[in-house]
Amino acid sequence: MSIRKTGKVRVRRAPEDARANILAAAEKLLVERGPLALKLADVAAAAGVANATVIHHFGSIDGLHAALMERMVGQLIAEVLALAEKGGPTREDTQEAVFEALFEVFETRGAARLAAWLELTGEWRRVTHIREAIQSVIVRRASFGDVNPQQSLDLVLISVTLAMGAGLFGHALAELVGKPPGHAREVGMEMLRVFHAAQVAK
Amino acid sequence: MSIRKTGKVRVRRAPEDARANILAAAEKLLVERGPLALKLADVAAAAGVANATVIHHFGSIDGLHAALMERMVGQLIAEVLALAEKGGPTREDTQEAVFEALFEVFETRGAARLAAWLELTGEWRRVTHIREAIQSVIVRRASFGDVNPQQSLDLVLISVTLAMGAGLFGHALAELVGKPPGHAREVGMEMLRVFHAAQVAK
DNA sequence: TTTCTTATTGACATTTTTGTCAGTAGAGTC
DNA sequence: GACTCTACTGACAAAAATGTCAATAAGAAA
Repeated sequence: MSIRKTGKVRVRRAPEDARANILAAAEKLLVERGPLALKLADVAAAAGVANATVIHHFGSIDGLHAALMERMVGQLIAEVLALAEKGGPTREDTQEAVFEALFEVFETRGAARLAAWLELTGEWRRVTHIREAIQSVIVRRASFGDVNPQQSLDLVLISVTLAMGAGLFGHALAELVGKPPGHAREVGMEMLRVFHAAQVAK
Repeated sequence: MSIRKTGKVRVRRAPEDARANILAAAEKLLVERGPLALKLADVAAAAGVANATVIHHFGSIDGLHAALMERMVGQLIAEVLALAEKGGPTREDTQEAVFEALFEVFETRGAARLAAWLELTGEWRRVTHIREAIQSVIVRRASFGDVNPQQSLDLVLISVTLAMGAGLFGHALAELVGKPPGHAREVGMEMLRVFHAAQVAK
């Protein structure tokens, strides 16, 4: 009777699958425990592989960070676009869907935490193609037809700012003033509606 | 002719001064280079003391973090209150001053970065007395007389959320859409005014 | 001046985190 | 089955960061 460690033998994945597996684990860690939990050993353990495997696929811990950002930003953009598409038939519905999508992505998913991490570490400025992607999506796609271009840009700018703020601090602040977790989001969307209407009226 | 290293001999400060000196250096690092730059050696170097000195005064790097939070939160609260006091004679002026104060503190000073760091690391939840301090200030002081208590609370909540979002991401986002750095702040304050007015009207 | 307290420090020890490497083992191809 | 390619791994090395300690010295008190 041969003695053999319980559990898996050794999983061998296609390179892309291996990378995806590790990145998924890393993303989960980032969202749940914050950027400081992104240690090589932690990520490897979460992904169920050895430390060396992570290095093998990403070269270094920084390489992993970069790949993770790219992945998350890509998902973020895709998600905003997808949710925004789902807007109803009228213009109001569509715009409502855009607001909804922003909060959904930044608050429910970990996008706000990712963005905060990028901002705090300054890695943000280095990844120019990420900026370009965001730029093209935000500026070109999310425009509002019923206000002038200038107002539209302002509206986009402030929507994203607010959604990010709410995504990052909304829950904590709501709890602080004794409100349910989603309250900041509700008030935020209401304020955006009011502001939008005011701009249309002008 | 005795050989002697150039520069200072050995500075001996009163304990509070020593702590204040180190904390000031740490705060500068945090604001300028982000939380990841808060290494023991970096802080010590920035403060012009030995690593061991930092440990001596704060016990550990975590102790330093905690003390730094306390300091910055204290400053933050004091600053908001001071700026809010400076409001002009009319009620509109005062409320304007509150908005202004929020953006000033969160955007110009590093408060938003501190808050983001706290949120990301989760240290936030541990420091209950900080939460209480914020709570008492935010909830009790910053109330708006011309709307009902419920609306007032919402207004406070959303103001802080927006100010934090703008403080953390405002510059980057503004640059992304080709606007001057202070643009997010301006639009944000405008939106708050509009929203406030809408609530008053209701 | 002498004494005493303790802030300060360099040198060192410990811990944590990252990275290297030679060898192992899946999975396809011959 | 033998061969090849390379994803994968454990063990180890290197680097980075934190923390310890005995000795030093600034400044107040005696």
